[in-house]
Amino acid sequence: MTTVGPGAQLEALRRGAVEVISEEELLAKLARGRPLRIKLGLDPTAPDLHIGNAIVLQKLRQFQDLGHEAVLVIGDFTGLIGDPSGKAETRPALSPEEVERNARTYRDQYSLILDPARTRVVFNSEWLGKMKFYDVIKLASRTTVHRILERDDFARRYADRLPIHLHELLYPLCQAYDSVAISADVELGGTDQKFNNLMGRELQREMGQEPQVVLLTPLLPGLDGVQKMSKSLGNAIGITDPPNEMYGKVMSLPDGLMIPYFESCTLVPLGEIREIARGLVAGGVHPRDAKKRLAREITARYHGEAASRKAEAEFERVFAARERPEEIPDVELPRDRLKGGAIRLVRLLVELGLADSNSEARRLISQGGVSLDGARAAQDTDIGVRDGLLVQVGRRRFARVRLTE
RNA sequence: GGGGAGGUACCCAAGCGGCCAACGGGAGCUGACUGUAGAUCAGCUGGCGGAACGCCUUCGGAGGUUCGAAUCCUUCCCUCCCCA
Repeated sequence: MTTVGPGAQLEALRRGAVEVISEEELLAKLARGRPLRIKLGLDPTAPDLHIGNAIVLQKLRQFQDLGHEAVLVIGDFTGLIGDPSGKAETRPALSPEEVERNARTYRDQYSLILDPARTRVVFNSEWLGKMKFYDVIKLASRTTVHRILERDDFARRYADRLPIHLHELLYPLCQAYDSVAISADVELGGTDQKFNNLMGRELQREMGQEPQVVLLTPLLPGLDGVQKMSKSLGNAIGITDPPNEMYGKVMSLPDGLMIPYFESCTLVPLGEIREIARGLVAGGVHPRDAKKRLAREITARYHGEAASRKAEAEFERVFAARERPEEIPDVELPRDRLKGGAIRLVRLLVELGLADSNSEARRLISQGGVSLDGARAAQDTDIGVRDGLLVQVGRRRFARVRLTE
């Protein structure tokens, strides 16, 4: 156990937290001096972490470093009935092999941030899957429809007369029961999890356990600046994204997101961030430079200083100076696709995977988006292909043709 | 159980017998410009096609009426509202 006193622990833990319910309770738990069990519920469909997920994981890591125990609850059972975002569908149950395989994936992914030695991974099908219908009814009797409908998501859909399936109402209860099942002392989550996590508190109290403390971390807006970061919305920066991509994605952020990103995704001291913010407002700091710093910081955090510098140089070359990237992927093209050493440009683009269909390839050409060896292609004609031909689509998609037999 | 309103392309949403591959917005793509993949402006955004107002496949599913349907009819599936 750590030597850090409860007061200091609390101080450290609440930094970056949007809300702690409640600090007094957390302090009391910490003061007992035994390791606490920290719960984090995870969606089984997103084993691919992005830097938004990372925020709450960093918080969990912090708990671990203070000597506490992390329990990742994979919602494989709740995942079966779809999560109540409105559009989710029910999914077929995972086989034991799939569960095992996923468990490994989770461990691999999460150990990028967490301390594997202090992390336990459990699946909620373990207990939810064993419940009899009678148990479900008893569980459901612990709350009321009105209570559940308070959840803003349900409330909104109810008001808008959008469908709400009965089983969706059970969803928060299932998650709440997870807390009971593992006797959580603290549950972490994004602010969107507030309702569910509070439900956990209530259910624990109802079932004779000491209520968990709920600690909420901010939700990171995605690249679009509107919706929260999510892989399925395609607005995410994955923590395993290659350096160049990571750097570039950060550079494409709306300017207004720079400060929130600095705060949530970097280790830059708060004072310094405030200075940058002031500079941006006053005009002393160029937004481009602030964003470059941000891109550098984030890339360095996941790939190291060297890779970050390199990504920056590459970015400048390709986008600022409009030069070719340092590394251009080779794409194989079987020689038999050529006729007399030539091929229709449209077909070439499709063959190389630079266009999804012939129509799209034609569009790209007519819009002036295609270059061969640096020269813009004006129209779709037969072009002679030699090994090493450089094909470019748009500003950032390059391919080097490798002829194969 | 009774009555009413709906299901349109990645999302939202027009269309309600031919001019519809289907208005508009969002998202995406390309170009210009630039501070970057940001902002702004412009064009494009089903597929096939050696440049077409040519052909093929789309408007919940399956049939039908018609020279011709996303638009009309039948039936099935799904959602919402009101009443019971």
